[in-house]
Amino acid sequence: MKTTLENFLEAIPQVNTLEHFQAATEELRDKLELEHVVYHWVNSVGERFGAGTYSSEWVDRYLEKDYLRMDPVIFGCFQRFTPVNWKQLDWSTKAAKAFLVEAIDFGVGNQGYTIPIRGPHGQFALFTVNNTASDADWEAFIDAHGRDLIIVGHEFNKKALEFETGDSALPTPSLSPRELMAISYLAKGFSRAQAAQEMGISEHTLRVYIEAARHKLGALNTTHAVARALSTGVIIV
Amino acid sequence: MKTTLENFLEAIPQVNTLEHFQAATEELRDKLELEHVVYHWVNSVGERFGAGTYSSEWVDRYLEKDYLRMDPVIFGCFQRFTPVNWKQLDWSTKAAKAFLVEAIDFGVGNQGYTIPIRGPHGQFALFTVNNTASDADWEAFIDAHGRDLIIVGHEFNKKALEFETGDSALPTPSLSPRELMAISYLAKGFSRAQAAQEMGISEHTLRVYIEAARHKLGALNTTHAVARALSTGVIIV
DNA sequence: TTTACCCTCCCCCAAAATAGGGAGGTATAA
DNA sequence: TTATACCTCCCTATTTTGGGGGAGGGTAAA
Repeated sequence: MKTTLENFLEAIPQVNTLEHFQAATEELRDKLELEHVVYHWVNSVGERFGAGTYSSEWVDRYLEKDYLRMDPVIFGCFQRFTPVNWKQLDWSTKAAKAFLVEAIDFGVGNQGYTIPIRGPHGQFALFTVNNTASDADWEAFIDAHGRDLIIVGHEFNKKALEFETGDSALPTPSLSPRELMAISYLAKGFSRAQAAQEMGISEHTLRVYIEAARHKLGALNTTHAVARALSTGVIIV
Repeated sequence: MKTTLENFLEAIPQVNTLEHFQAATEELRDKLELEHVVYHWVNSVGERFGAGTYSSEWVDRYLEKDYLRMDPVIFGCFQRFTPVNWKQLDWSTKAAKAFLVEAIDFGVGNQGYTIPIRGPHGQFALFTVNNTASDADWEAFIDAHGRDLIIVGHEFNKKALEFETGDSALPTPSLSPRELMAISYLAKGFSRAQAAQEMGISEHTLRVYIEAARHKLGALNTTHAVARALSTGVIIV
């Protein structure tokens, strides 16, 4: 006998095309008897990929209005690792309230559960299930399927990663140890002079590392270099 | 009848103390019949917390030598979201080879499986199971328990997060919309002048935002502010 | 052995960022 | 109503970075 999880996992696409992802979200939506299932990700260079059952009108509206920048789901999930029941999020701002009303107008259900997933190179993905339901019914649904959904979300993401790396494989720039140290110190707020002192070298030398790192990271300035190093994961904290 | 997963989850501590975490790793190790189970995390301000069954000699050695900065497991996991079988990692550098030999000397098994977990505020955690085994046996073990371990790792992390927020709750600084925009542009590599133009305001005004954001973020300079904003998740990409 | 990459040091000068200060208008919340 | 926080603009001076250039010695791989 198949478990519920195995049943869900059957929906994960076997072939890496956007169409298969789309079909998988639809299949999963039907299996779960929900209104919407959405998988969406953004990598560190801002490339996006998404598949889901939201109406194309809503997707267009969302992109057009750049709702990514104020959607409480995105924001809440970005600061969290645990799956989020939408009811837990902060909908108190005026913009958030208006956003929610508009979303429901476009056929998005009032209840949602989103699993944030983080990947290599600053990749950030969301796996969302959505429905119109009472709070109690939704609680019960999450209790029953929450853990399975985590696994399903991760399987989705694994597929998406294969897709990405096959397509536009981002080579992680390899910084030399001294370059890494230099960038790390700057990320901690040290000035060049302080970092140089900390590393026991002249500031001139340190500058050479910073510039080498900047070029390797394809960054426009030091701040950009640190930002890229952090979001691609080449430096820690 | 209890499922394997339920059996494992029984080991998750019900009370938030370091001792309970320690006990949980030991209980899990025994249930899984492994040599080691380790849970470890670092948050964005560098605070650490760990519980596990490694010998204290190895932990001391590891900290003393600052192996965190060259451990291929840490490095590999930091750039990945999927669980990692240690055999897949890059052990080719001289330092990595020496590290592995030393680890085994200190009683660490030759096989490992580590689940990277990312949380809010730049938190990064690792949940590791470790054993001495042949490649085939280890593969079989992972096939059997890999998914359960993901859930267990996440449950561990959930507990650790409760622990942290209860203890030294880091209030996420709340930046105003304009401050967020300003910091975001800088993170993208814009100069102050470019960012100001992009936002349609004077460079002077933009500077006020940057400085306000710097103060809120407790940052020493702009680069530090961007680094903190990224690692605490207040800005996206 | 040559090639390549890494580490270290130095010069000069223009451009950008930082550290203080102050001022006025608009919301929103206590 | 009175704070409080936000948005916008301006000043001066100092410090820090950025963009060029060049040079020597080390290690490691091809």
